[in-house]
Amino acid sequence: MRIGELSRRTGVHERLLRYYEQQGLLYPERAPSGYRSYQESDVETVRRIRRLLSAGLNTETIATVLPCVRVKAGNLVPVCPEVIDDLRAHRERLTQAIEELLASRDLLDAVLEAAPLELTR
Amino acid sequence: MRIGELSRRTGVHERLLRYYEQQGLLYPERAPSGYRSYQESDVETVRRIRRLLSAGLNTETIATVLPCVRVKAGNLVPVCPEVIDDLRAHRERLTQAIEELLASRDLLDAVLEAAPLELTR
DNA sequence: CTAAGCTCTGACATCCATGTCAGAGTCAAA
DNA sequence: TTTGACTCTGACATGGATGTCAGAGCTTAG
Repeated sequence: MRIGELSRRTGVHERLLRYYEQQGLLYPERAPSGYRSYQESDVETVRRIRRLLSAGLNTETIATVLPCVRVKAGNLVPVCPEVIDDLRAHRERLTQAIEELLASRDLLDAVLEAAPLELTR
Repeated sequence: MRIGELSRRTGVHERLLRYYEQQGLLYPERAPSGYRSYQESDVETVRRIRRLLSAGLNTETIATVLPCVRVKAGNLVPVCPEVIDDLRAHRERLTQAIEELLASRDLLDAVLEAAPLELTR
């Protein structure tokens, strides 16, 4: 498919699809005209990219990480240990943030529970 | 304490402490001289801010989320209906942030699971 | 009191992810 | 074949987090 359709199907600005390619996250084929030609699977890849970005990873890290995901797709891709370590570190940070927010929410719940009943609705 | 000490104790650039204040994440008192005067508790607050930032939250989101954390400080929360509503709204924001981070972590887990076994340690 | 070291504000700079636009070429339906 | 929609590249702009610097005003040890 061409870039317009991929953009429509993912909700991601064409400009960004080109940018992701430039950053090594996507590598569509090219028609003789020069038009980019994307695989069906790129739809899912783009969504993954977006999720990883919103998780706080940068494009460079994502570039090293996407091939791992592709392992699942059946291709063999060697991944160096330090990347794995990076990912684990990032996972750790996410976990900390999650726990922090969970604790905050529990506290909030306690306060809300302590609120006079007549205010609860 | 003044900004230099807070910076030293948290490892966060003074420039950023001023920026966080500007974004409504910190609001130190001011000495007559105009110098910022931070609470002891701000050390922990700054660390929290950094953790949340590295988890991919932006300062605006953090600003909506930090007040919940501040309940923890043991302050009495005046319980009028609008406060209750505020708290519920805060809880909602917390829940959203938590869910986003959980989704991010799940994705990361999927990537890590796909990593070659020999690299798992 | 003075010098050294802090702090203040405000401006400018940088990096990354995005947005937007212009000018030129391509595709496809009428 | 023409026209409108699509795509290409490249450049410039923006927004958020961060770094850096200048000039001026505090603070405090000596």
